[in-house]
Amino acid sequence: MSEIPSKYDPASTEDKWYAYWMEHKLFKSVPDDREPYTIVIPPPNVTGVLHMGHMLNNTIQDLLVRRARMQGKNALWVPGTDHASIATEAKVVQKLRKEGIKKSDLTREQFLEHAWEWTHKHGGIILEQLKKLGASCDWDRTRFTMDEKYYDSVIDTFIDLYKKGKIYRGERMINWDPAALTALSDEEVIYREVASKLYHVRYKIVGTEEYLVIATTRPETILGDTAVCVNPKDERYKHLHGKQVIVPLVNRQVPIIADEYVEMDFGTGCLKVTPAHDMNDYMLGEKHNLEVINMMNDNGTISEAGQLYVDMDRFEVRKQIAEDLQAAGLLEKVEDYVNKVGFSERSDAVVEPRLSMQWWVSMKELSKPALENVMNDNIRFFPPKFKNSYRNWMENVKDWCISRQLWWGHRIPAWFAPDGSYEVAKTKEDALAQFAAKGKQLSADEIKQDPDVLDTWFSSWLWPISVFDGFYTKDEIDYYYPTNDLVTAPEIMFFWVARMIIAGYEYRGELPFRNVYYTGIVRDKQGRKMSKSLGNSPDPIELMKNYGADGVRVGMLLSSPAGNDLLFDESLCEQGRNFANKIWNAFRLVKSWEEKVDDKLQQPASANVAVEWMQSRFNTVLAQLNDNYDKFRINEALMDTYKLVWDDFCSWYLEMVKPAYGSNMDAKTYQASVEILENILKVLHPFMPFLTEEIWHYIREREPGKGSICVASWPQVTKSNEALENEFNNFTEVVIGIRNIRKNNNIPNKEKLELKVKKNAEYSAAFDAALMHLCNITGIEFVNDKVNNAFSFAVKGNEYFVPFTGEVDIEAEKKKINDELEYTRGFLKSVEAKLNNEKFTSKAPAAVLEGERKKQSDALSKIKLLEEKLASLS
RNA sequence: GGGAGCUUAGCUCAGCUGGUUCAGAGCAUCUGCCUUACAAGCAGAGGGUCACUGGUUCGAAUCCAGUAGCUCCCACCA
Repeated sequence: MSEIPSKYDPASTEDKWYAYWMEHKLFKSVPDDREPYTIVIPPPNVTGVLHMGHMLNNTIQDLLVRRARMQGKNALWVPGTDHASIATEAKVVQKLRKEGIKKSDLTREQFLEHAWEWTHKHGGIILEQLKKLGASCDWDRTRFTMDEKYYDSVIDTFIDLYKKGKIYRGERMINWDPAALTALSDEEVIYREVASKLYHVRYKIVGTEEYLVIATTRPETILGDTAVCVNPKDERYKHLHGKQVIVPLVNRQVPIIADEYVEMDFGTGCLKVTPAHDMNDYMLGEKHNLEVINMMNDNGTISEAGQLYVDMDRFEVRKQIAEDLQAAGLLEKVEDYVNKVGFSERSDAVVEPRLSMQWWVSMKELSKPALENVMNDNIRFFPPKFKNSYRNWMENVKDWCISRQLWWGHRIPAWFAPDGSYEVAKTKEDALAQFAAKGKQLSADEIKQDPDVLDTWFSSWLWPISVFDGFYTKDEIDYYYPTNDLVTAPEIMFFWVARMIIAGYEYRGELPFRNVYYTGIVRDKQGRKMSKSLGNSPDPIELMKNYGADGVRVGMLLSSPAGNDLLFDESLCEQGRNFANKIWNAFRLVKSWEEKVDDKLQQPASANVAVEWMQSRFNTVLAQLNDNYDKFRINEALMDTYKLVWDDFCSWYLEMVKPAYGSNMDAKTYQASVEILENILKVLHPFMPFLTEEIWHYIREREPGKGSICVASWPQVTKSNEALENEFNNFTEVVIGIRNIRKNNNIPNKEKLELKVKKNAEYSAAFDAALMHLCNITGIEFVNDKVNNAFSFAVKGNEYFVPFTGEVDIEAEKKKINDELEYTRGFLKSVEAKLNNEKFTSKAPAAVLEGERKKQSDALSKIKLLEEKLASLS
């Protein structure tokens, strides 16, 4: 005993056991005849570092997969990382810039070399960090979205969709990131409210001295104006239809057009139309056949076409143009104004709507099965409320812009001939052959591959399929696919979840996973999102150092119901750590009995009933636990386990079977205690893998590898003894009654007490021995009459008396009884009111009526008891 | 503007098909305890008009309507 420290030390156990698990390949999975259970990790950015979101997400995955493994399934958790094209490229560009190298100074090949170097240097750190957390992934299967095989599968998919006519090239308005110099998908744009200004600018009407005043937040786009638009119903401007105005500063004549799109009551009711730089203006331009002037370069500076301010940055121009308009007397006023501006999710640059030629996936048809199978619960969402926004999105799904003007990623397999025609093909040779088949004899030098790469999500949407490509056996995917559960954040429901489902149906003809568990966002105590800039995100590695991985795991799960945000607070980890310590000490106690076992000792009655009760209780909780798991109510499953251990096992069971100081332990109770502890460790294991493995080996000799708790079998639910559990509940009430008497009257625990019981109702003696053991009672005597000069209380109609010892405050006792009496009388009154209500008695179901009658009779007899008790005191 | 959701103890949240788990849990708080596994602990206690207003019902935290406040998603007004 003395050699086991009283505090659990995670530092000395965690690395040891992780190494042990690896050494014995406990997380490795190959197809066999067991039922598979598969999770694919949401691949973190290859150069990312672990943050609290990952912690939560991966803890949940680990616990699901560990439980499945213990349930005897062939459990596989596939790890891997994502190349995260734009994010990684941005980091590499940044790093090069620090070294004085500009991306434009490098060839594509040179840049990619840097990018790979970066990837190899920083990549995989996050996976090592996941091991600290205890993640039970099959690391032999670690995949990267730019692995050769994976790369191939992405390109094949592109070609296939192209051949099916689902991918096309088209010039459209897209969101342009002027910092990263690439197109973005709609989902990569984050709209934020910004304090800006509304400039009221005068446009001179041709042939008059009148001005039309137009309000705009972006005066720099005046350079690209090709019309002014008013609402056709707007009386103020009806006379101007068909006239022309002069665009300020550039002095271009443009028409005044009328379109219902314009809101009459916003600003001045006049809208300037810049088709090249605004989504809606573009639509107006198409509708009204307007000229398109592309007045901005890809980096956000003004282009030659803008005529003025060429090569100046757009935001500088905004200031400058305001001054120049002012000087020219064309600026009527400037108002403060709050509007929403789109920012690039990756570079945080203000996104510029821009007309450009991109590759698109046509989504309407593809997404049909994906919508249907979520709505009919073939794929279940937890919590289900997310089905709504999913449907909303899927029903209004737009075509997906998949090309990015970047180098890091899967390069688009399209080859261009000098005349601008192109072929989609995997290799240059194939492309040349395809051109030749169309009568174009071209040399290898003449055709050029599209320089663009694919959107990262165009590779991640294949994740549940492509991770199985080329591992071990060819047809592995038939075994592991569809996977079981996906654990991810609701933020990427459209980016990723929806598209995986689409790809699943398109390429496997079936769902990619059966359940999607959406975790919440980890926020700080004040509810703010954790972010680097706020500095409110704790370092997970540091946390695990301080509280142990198990402590942090428990801390995270304690308050994170599915889909609800988690307000993270370090004190949660403290609670987790304390829990670990509690388990540790329970183990120490049981362990200490090992050397006290005496074969000749009879099992005491108190221990006998305790064992029986604990076994039943364990079963009851296990059934609950399983149910909560099945419903993905993870935090409730944890709370079930927490209370099972802390309250049932530690506070009641161990106290009941604990031998008196200096006494020995009977073998039967000891054996039972070890078995119960082992079962408890098993249900704890998914939450606290390290601690449980440590104790598991401490408590009993185990076969190396196979003896690990990782592969121990999950306990089976057997029948509970409901009657005994009910009797136990009465017993605890009696115990608390006696403890209260001790506490209120300062009777030390060491002082032995007598207990007298007057049976008025059904009485079970099952726990009598345990009662004596727990409350330090010399004996229980059954009496027929009230006991005078005694403390008393009643449980389920039976009266318990503890004769006075020493001085007693009779008045205080009387007051207590009076209070209770008063309350009970009030309660009786309300019950009787109900029963005297003819409407109630005639309409309420029989069972409810009966319940009320029982309440009535119970209350009556309780009042009688209390009255007698009061009398006995005076 | 469209959609979804939330409001229950100081905090974070359970509370399924209205009624014996109906007002709960954990944490925090308070009061005793260094009691021979654990002070990272033990024992006990207090704490809520279930956002508000109406309705349905014998009966409402639970169903309905309205009001207020909050959150998220989508679209987006220059």
